[in-house]
Amino acid sequence: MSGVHQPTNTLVQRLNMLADLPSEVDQALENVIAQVRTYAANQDIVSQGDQPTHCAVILDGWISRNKVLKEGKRQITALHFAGVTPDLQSLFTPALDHNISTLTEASVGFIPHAHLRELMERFPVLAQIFWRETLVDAAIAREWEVNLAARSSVKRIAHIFCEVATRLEWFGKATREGATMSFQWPLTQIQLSEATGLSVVHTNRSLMQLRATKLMDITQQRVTIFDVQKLEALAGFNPDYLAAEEPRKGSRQN
Amino acid sequence: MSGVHQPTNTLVQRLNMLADLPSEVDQALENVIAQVRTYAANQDIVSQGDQPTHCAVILDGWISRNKVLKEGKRQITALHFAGVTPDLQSLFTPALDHNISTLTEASVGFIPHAHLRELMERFPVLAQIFWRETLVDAAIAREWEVNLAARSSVKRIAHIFCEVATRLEWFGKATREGATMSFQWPLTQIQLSEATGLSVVHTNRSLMQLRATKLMDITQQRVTIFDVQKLEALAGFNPDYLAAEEPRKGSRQN
DNA sequence: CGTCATGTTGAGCGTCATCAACAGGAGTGG
DNA sequence: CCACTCCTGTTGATGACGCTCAACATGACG
Repeated sequence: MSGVHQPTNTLVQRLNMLADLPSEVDQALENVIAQVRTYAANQDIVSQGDQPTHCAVILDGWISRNKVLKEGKRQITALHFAGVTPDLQSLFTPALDHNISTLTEASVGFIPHAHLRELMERFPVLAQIFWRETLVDAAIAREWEVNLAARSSVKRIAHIFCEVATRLEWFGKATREGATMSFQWPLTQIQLSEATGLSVVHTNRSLMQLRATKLMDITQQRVTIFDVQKLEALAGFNPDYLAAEEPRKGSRQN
Repeated sequence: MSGVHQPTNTLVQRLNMLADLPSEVDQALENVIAQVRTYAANQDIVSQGDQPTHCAVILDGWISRNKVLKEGKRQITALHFAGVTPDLQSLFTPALDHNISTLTEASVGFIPHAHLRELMERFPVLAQIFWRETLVDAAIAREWEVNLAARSSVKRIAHIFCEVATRLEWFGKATREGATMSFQWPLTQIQLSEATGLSVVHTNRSLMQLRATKLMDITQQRVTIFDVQKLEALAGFNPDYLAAEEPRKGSRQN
């Protein structure tokens, strides 16, 4: 395979984490990304109502899926990281029902629908993996429903940290040492409040309560969880719902 | 085609609402349902942790997708009606992360995974439609996230009625006359509270507030919306997110 | 006639939202 | 370099919304 910094690589790596792609598929994917664009934080990549002709692939940065209510309130419904294709549904539906936006500076690739369709027809296994991608999304969305509806503010926030820690570790972007985990956390409290459905002020206070438990802390855009097990217990976190995203043993990672 | 009361028919009808299936696919589906089972209300069809060997097809009744927290609280994350295959993900993931349960008495068919896989291999268009089914689910889940996180109790409840009214009308199970819509509503307030993430008592009070607006009423297990537009405005309901489920023009319906 | 499930109502309290103010750091222009 | 602005995080005060506990009403069913 060619250099690590080629955009396609991020995609191929991610797909190979989910399933073992035949090398001919890897090769066929070499040039799918027709265009790469970079964004500042808080920019829309695709917006509610758009009728995209390309699918986006996240190459770098944190991305949110979100909806904006009439009153202007924004609700983040999912977080996405590098390697993910968040708008596969645009292949099937006429207009998008939500926004996909950057949370941080980000780099995004674009695959023409026609090209993707053709590839999936040629390699049904590819269609299956992309299907599975959407199932991962759906499983996470369901857990978020529970999180938003049924957990107190502190647990709700803790749960997001547990989920992100788990997923980032799979991407090779969180470190674990004994009971401690640690990872970059570029979100502002405003963004976090949009994800938790809490007011900014209350998010701030809950976050401080969470810090007071000594189970975790945020400093300098970095989350440190001091006792993963205890935090997971506090949050009521059960990683089963992420199973479809868990990398296969022996899959290539960073 | 054979009699309306054959189980497969419910499935085929539903799939044909989403896309135009070649008749050979219709025929291939004739005998996919290996088994039909009936359930009382509030029974689990498949449970958290199960490793199903069949996919369920709802033939009749109201079904919920739900998760139960450690503390025993149940959160309903989706409602499903006849024709739908709610656990396609079991084709890909080892163990289920949530329950699929009956809300009312229900009749459910089961398709062996192996058979379904073989059919999808033979007819890629079938795989595509099922993929699209999961995308519909995901779109609805996202809107529920917003509903649960960002709307007040009255709006939250109103929004569910608006969604159900729209979807049931597509299934031919809601009637519309001028500004008025009406449909069967078999859920108890307890079940509704599990879907809205509110306490039973507060669900009751919000429901009465909603009735006080004169925009809708529930009597005898039947919802009547007196002014659909106004209720939709109150709820902040925008049906765009349901687009992927909207029947094609000229699709066969009841 | 009693039991059980569901719906309704009251009272009191806790969680979370809102409004407001201020502190600190980053960036900008004078 | 300082003054200014903007963004983010923090804290206080107050009130609204929703929860909990409790009681009672109603209808279905035995």
